Amino acid sequence: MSVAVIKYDRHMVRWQPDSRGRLQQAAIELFTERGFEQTTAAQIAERAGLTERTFFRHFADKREMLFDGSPRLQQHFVDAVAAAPADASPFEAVTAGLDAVAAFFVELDHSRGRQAIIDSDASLQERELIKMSRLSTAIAEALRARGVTEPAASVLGQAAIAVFHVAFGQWVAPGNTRGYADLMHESLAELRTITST
Amino acid sequence: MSVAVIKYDRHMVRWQPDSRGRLQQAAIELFTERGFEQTTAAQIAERAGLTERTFFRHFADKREMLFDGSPRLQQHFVDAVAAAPADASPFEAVTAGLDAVAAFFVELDHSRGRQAIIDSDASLQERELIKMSRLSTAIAEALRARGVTEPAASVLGQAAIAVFHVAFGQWVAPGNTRGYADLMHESLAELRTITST
DNA sequence: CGAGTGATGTCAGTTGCTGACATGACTCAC
DNA sequence: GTGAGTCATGTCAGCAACTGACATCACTCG
Repeated sequence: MSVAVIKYDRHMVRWQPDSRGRLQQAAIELFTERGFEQTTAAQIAERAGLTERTFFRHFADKREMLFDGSPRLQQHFVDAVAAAPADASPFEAVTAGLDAVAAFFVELDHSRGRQAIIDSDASLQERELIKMSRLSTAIAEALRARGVTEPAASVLGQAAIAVFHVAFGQWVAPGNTRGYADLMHESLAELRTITST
Repeated sequence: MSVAVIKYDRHMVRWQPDSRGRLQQAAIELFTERGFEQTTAAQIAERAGLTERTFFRHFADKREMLFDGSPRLQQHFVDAVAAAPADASPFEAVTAGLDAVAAFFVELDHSRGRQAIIDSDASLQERELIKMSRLSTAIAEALRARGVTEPAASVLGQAAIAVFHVAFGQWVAPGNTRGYADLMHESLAELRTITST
């Protein structure tokens, strides 16, 4: 009786590739199936063929899985603010940032699924808010680098994410057919109008 | 040898009064002494002469202790927005709210101590942000009640808390000598100026 | 070929938080 | 007054989110 031998495609690989991606995939599935609170880190790890301990080596905490794109988005925004023409006003620079970020919002279904999960759990909303807050801080810093002084830089940074947040919320709302850029410019115009009276 | 008798003032009381207040007091002390993360719910309860379980009956979680005043602040703000003259612009109504809230910010030392604790811990900052977010939602609702439409109401609500947050941060900053109302009006003016270019 | 290296596993422990049940002074209707 | 609640608290058991310490072992590189 011979010993059973498991054959792999061509090479025996120690670990399946992309643990991080597998964990995220498993998490999205489980969060959608049974809810964020109701799924355990161990369950996610198990579905990804890993251990709970490994889960926490890839993600600082359970919430953090859903905010992977955050640093890239922030970088994009800040770069656009910095890249605005030297003679552009602070408001125009920030508008450029808000426009640049439109590239991230095309796959509506994916964004909707993610947002539905976040909207279902208060602790995820907290996490989302702190990401927004960091973004606003980064924008303010980019503005200061353009010579904008305080408190204008901070206020404008926060106003920018307010516009972003409102527009994103509308974009993702059920039944919406308009694009992010469209909605964003509308909110921006509203801000401009309403603060001048 | 007689049995020791503990004498109370006049009446034997089953429980010391104001458990909630005692817990808050103990918490502030401990957070300041050893840091938020480093103090345990059980330690707070013990200093207050209570049990950990009782702690969690008074506060939904450890973070929540520091945000007791939040509902009152929000109510004050919203009431002021609602009470603004019918012919006041949305911007003026929100300004009234920002002014009304000045009454909460007089004891600088207390606010500074509290803010130092919050600034030392990311999860507390998350909690602070969600309180701000709820406030902005409430403001937007008050504006809608005045006939302001979306997305203007939401954007203005968030812009208002941006101004509030920046001004509060400056007020509490070390070395500051100016009053909240003063700083807040400055930020408000900056917002107005900068969004009009 | 031998010494790392790095992603993973194993295990034990702490802390935040929850549900179920017990206790006993206080209150109020009768 | 007394008996039936009520209400703030205590006790206990347990789960899930993390964390630190140490082991493993394919792979890499000199």
